[in-house]
Amino acid sequence: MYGNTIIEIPGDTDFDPVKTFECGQCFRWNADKNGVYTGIASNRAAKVWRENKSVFISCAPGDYTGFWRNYFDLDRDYAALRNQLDTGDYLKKAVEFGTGIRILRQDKWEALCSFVISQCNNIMRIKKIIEALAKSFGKPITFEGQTLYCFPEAEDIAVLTPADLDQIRCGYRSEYIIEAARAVSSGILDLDRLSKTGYKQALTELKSLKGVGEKVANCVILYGLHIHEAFPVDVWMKKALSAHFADDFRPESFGKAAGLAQQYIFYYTRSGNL
DNA sequence: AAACAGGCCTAAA
DNA sequence: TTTAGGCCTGTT
Repeated sequence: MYGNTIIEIPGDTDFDPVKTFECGQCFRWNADKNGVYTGIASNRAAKVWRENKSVFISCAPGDYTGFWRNYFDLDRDYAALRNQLDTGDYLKKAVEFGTGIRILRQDKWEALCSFVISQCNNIMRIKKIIEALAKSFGKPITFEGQTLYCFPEAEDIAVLTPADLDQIRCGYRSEYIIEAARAVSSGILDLDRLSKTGYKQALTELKSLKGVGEKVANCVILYGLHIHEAFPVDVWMKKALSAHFADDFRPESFGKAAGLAQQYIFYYTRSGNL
């Protein structure tokens, strides 16, 4: 089946593809020399780009309303969320800088696996490892003339041994990946259920996995379970928080805008604005 | 060459 | 409850 449809999302400053893909929340969107992003999620591929004031999405017929609209979180009112964050000069600047970021509604297992891989790694290597994982164990699909590889299912990883993962060069994370895959595929860890049990419960259960600590768990909760109270704190966030927030700052004070606030602050800091 | 990269685990106070 | 060292690997 070929002949993709192109969807135009007009005049929406709340969706900036570059910021959304480059703010560190995802690893499988890559731009070509024209700034057109190709990505793959939940066994579907798409191209996304900005042209004048619009964002365009090229995808299989039906996939926009059936999938990408939700993936890009297009039904959430980001302006309303930002209104909860106009406190303090620093945060205002970060918010202004990051406006256009959308928190992607990523696949739960993919988020878990990806952020286990992310620990103590730089983004380039994270991407390389994930691509190798997909190429080695994921299903190939053809999209607009190129072959892309789906993220492997938990079931496909659960049957492997650490030695099988040597080829993807993920180092000591291999046993973490396999344990997580087994927990998910066996049903011991039910990510769909966790997305409904609330932040605290999700945090506790995710952290029970070997190789999943506070930071990785919060990434999984935000990007995979779509619970916006999550507030991942990595080394960059620690720097930003200690430089610009009171010692007794608590992310809960941001409520359901906490996850987005974190993303604005992280992106602002990583872009050289500590 | 040595240090570091979007942490986490374990052991030890 | 907090802290130090070690961990795979690739890059600078």
